[in-house]
Amino acid sequence: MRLHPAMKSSERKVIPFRTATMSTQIVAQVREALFAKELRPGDFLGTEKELAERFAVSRIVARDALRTLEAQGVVEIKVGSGGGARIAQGNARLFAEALAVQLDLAGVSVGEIMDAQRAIECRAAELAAVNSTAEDHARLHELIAQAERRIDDVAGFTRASREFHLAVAEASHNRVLVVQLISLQHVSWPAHNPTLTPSVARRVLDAHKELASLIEMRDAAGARRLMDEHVKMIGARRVAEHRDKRGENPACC
Amino acid sequence: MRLHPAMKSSERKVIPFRTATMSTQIVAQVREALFAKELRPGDFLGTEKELAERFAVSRIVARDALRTLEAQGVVEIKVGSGGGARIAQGNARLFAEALAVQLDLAGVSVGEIMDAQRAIECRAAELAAVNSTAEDHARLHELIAQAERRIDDVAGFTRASREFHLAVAEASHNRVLVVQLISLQHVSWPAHNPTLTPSVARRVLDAHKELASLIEMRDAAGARRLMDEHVKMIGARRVAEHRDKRGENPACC
DNA sequence: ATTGGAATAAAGATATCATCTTTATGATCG
DNA sequence: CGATCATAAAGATGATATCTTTATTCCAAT
Repeated sequence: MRLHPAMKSSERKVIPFRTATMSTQIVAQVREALFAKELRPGDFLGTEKELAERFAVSRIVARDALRTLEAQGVVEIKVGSGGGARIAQGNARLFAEALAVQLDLAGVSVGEIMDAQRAIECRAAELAAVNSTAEDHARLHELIAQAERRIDDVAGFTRASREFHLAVAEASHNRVLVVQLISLQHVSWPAHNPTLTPSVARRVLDAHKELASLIEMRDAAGARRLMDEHVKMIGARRVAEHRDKRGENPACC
Repeated sequence: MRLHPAMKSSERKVIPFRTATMSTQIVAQVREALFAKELRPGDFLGTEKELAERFAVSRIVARDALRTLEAQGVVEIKVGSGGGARIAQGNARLFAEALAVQLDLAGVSVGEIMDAQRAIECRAAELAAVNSTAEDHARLHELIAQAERRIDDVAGFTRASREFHLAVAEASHNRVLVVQLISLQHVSWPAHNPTLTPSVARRVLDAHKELASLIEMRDAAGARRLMDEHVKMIGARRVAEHRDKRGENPACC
């Protein structure tokens, strides 16, 4: 497990990160077992003490590994009797946060985000026209009605509108698209929406209504085209908003 | 910061996870400072001991927080004199692993992954035709030549081929698309590629050559169309491969 | 059925040693 | 005298052991 003394400080070429610590090895083993289907969501992994004994390490090392696995969304940890670490169900929220952090650190521009979002949402609309069920249609109408009621409430309308887009993705019955959209929405949808006037809201609502109709009519090409225009319009507004306050955040411009 | 004693075990509706531990509070503070631009990549965060003193906790707690932040890709930790935790540059590799794990836990099918990949790669090809530089073109040609040399080496050809697809995404100069593609490749590209015969490899190579030409000629629509067919073909093969061994993994079928 | 207590397990703290990295010192050689 | 290489010291994480505290669950008794 330890490097040979003879090569302790010479001729190591590429050692990218900490890969030799015992906690990272435990993390890697658990993740590999996961991919190899030896572990499934809900499986009990053990308590800190049990893991420490199984891998012949101290409790702190097992704890380090569990912290990492928890942050990666691989395990969920419960305290108390009957507690311990279990393999988690997939958790898109954690993943969305991780993506938000990464995109922020990388300093990607609003334009890049909106471009990717356009690609995903267009495909989602296309697939929704093919795969959607009656329940999906009802959900879309429900969210449209909700947005209509809140047309003068900027925050409420924005939320209902965002959920409509997500519902379209869910109607595609492709979970990868759903997860990717959640992530990007997390970054791109501002909590405050300064340029949302009632007339803009009305136009957004009309687009959503038409989109829902096209999806119900199974017009994949039409749904795709409309979504493309719609997201392009949203993206243009976001970029403009961002350009107005570019002084606050010079890294993105 | 602690819950009121009166509501300790009743009428808690949605308390999703551990949110009250001191280490998670430290994590939240650091991440908020990051979003608020109080911290920037490269900034020194402190050593374990310094963090422990600053937040008035033990070294173990500071260590827990750093493990979590490290797993989320927020900080990088160096040992030795002058070491400690620094705010990381964005690290797509970490993020790709996180997505791969989440998708695996959610049990998404190969079809769903390939569908999303198609959306992303088509948009990437389209943008590459618009935004690519001479260096991007050289890189594409280099990878084509590399794949050509390894046409009888299944593993080598597969690797070069995967890197070609990634290079197309990089030529789009949209980092969101690059990151998303990396993530999906992480899940979808098998290390072993049983159905890759020399004749299939030749067809793949021809498609790559034509794609590179279209990108150089700035033919966005053509690049998109070709990439669409190409990924559709790859996806069909992946789904077929997976169907052949569906007995091993009933969860995905 | 509710309450109270025991058991369990994580959360947190402290002390200690090992190991790795950087830096600075110093010695040797040109 | 200067440059380079070996070495020692310092600083930081890696790891272990042991302890106390707190939160949760389970079970039994009322």
